[in-house]
Amino acid sequence: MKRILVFEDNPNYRKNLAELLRTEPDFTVVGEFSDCRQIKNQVEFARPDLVLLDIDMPHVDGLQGLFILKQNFPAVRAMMLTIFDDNEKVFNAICLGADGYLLKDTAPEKIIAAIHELFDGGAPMTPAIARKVLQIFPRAGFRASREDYFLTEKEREVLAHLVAGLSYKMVASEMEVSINTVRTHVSGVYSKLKVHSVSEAVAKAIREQIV
Amino acid sequence: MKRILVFEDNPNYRKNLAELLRTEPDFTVVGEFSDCRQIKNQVEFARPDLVLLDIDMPHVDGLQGLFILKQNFPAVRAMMLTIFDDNEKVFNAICLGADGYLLKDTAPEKIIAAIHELFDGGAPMTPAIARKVLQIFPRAGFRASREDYFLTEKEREVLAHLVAGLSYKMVASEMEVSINTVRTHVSGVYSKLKVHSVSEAVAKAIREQIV
DNA sequence: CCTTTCTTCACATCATCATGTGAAAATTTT
DNA sequence: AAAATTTTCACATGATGATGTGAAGAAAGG
Repeated sequence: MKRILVFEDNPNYRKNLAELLRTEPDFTVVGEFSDCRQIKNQVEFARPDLVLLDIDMPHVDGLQGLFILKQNFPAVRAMMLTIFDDNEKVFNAICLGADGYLLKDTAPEKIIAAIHELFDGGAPMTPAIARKVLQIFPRAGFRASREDYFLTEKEREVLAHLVAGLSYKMVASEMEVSINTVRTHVSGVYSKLKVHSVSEAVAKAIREQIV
Repeated sequence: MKRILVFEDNPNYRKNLAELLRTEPDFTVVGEFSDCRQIKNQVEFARPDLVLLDIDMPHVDGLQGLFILKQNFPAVRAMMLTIFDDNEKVFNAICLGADGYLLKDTAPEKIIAAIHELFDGGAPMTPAIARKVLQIFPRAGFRASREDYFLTEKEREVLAHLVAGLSYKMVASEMEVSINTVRTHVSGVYSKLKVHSVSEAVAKAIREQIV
């Protein structure tokens, strides 16, 4: 039984949507709201598996709601259901971790199918949205296939702390080991990444998303 | 009438695929090849609207082929049709500008439907692929509205050199100033970026694209 | 012209980092 | 059980970085 929470400001559309969802035997609508002002509390209370989000809503809109949701409940799925298909909105939604993106002109049966697909591990999107998503990438510039530097767990941990801006001393206290141990791990990182300073290691780690 | 070019090394699958495509009245298969070695010439000659690309092929594989294709004929659509669904391959294909990505276990009629969808402006993807595509984004981190730290020209230059991994001494010789001057600029950068080490400055510079 | 900001450089001192050697204990793999 | 790898720690030395003070010429803006 999948619990669904709906955020949509248009009362008619919201009502129709909730009714549609209720026709499915394995869906339960555990709440309907007209904006995201209380989304944190509402999700906490209703414990949904999926949140459907309109974007254009008063006070706190769907993108802000999505942000709050994913910050506090990253495991709860979120699907945007909106009239907006401009690059900006789509891009932001994807960056904020939306799990699906449908346009409101999608046929009711397709909406139901999309939700099922989402629960099956898919990421339902209107074809036009899918195209926009793909087109956002190449703009970011191609990146060579990511190399694996075979860092050990501790080496990766040390590197992560350095990336966060900590000094050896701070890393040592953070990891509860001696500073000499930190040195050893750093040496390992250096030889594997072929760098010779913290800043080079940090730069490489960030750019190649090693951490 | 849509012209389609096929790159696929398995002779049986290639044959079946070509036959499948020929069953559609508005598709024409204008060529079939078992690797991408001559893709530039072949596309130039055949003038396809769409290229179907397997990934695992000898000599020059589908990703390399995609690269060559999009470099030379950005308007020609490309759809990957492969058994690979790992993040690496998907990510690279998307970055190189693939317009669609299907797995080979897709049913024949779905393949046909996907191609039509692609010509209609969509971006057909297997649901699992769509999910991977969405998941690649948040890792890139949301770009907050870029702050302006009002670095001076020299400060920016020094920072750029530090990001490139140079030491103070090397920066000094590179910029042909004394090491003390470099120190001064670094101090300026630190107070403006509110950091206290090279590595923090480098991390911030890369992440917020200051350089 | 005067003021402000930027750029340049010096000196000093303490903290931190880079690099090498050596080695024991814990863990994983074979 | 033996071998390989990882994790832990120590010591030492030279290099580099962090921070502060002080100051003078150049460039930009009012």
